[in-house]
Amino acid sequence: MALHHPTPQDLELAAVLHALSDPQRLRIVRELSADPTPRACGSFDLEITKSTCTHHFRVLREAGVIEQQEAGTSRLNKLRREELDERFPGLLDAVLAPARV
Amino acid sequence: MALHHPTPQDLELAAVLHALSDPQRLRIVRELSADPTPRACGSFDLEITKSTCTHHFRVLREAGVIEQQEAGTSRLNKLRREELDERFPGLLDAVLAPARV
DNA sequence: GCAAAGGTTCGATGATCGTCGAACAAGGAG
DNA sequence: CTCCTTGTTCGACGATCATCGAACCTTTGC
Repeated sequence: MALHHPTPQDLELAAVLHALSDPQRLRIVRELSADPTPRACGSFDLEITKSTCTHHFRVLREAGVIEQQEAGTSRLNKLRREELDERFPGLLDAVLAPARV
Repeated sequence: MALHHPTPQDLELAAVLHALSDPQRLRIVRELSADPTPRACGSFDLEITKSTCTHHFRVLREAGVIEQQEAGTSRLNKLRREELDERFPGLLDAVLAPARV
């Protein structure tokens, strides 16, 4: 089963915003941004089950926020930072910046 | 019935992103940003009914994206740009910028 | 006073969402 | 070969969402 990733031109702002509007996914994206090494889904300390995890990573991938590549039994995830920055300049930086008080 | 607006410190990123992740609301926010004059709900050419319109403006207000003030039979809406810019710098600009091809 | 205009409230409906558990598939270690 | 690890798929469930129409409220204009 080949994983579908939208091309940069097909990224939709509403879909990206929706993908980022969930606390768990926001957390995933933050962790991915802090450590640019591609990481397996299971290496995130999320308090959700495996199937829910699969769901969230799929939402992020289909919105074009992350890229997933199979590697053995694992699936490595990395942020699609260049594509996102090119298409929606400043968005990721604004979302990932710590909220100012 | 006093309209509730969250204080700047209470703005939640996930709620703001969710509010902006709907096409109709994104359109409203774009129009509000293009014309800084407070505008009545009915002055937006949205293809939705009045009650749906009320719903969308409430979501935007409760997320802290817009401010609504009563004025006669109308309700004037304006973007809370300063507060949003202060708390989530760059977010609004990134969302409102036209998507690059 | 009365009617029109602008919005709200109140269900209701169908769609989507986040979450789960159970069953399954496939690579790696022994 | 056999188990363990990693992750997916498949319903299912309750919650939330976007949308609507009908009834209602309030202010404005005549």
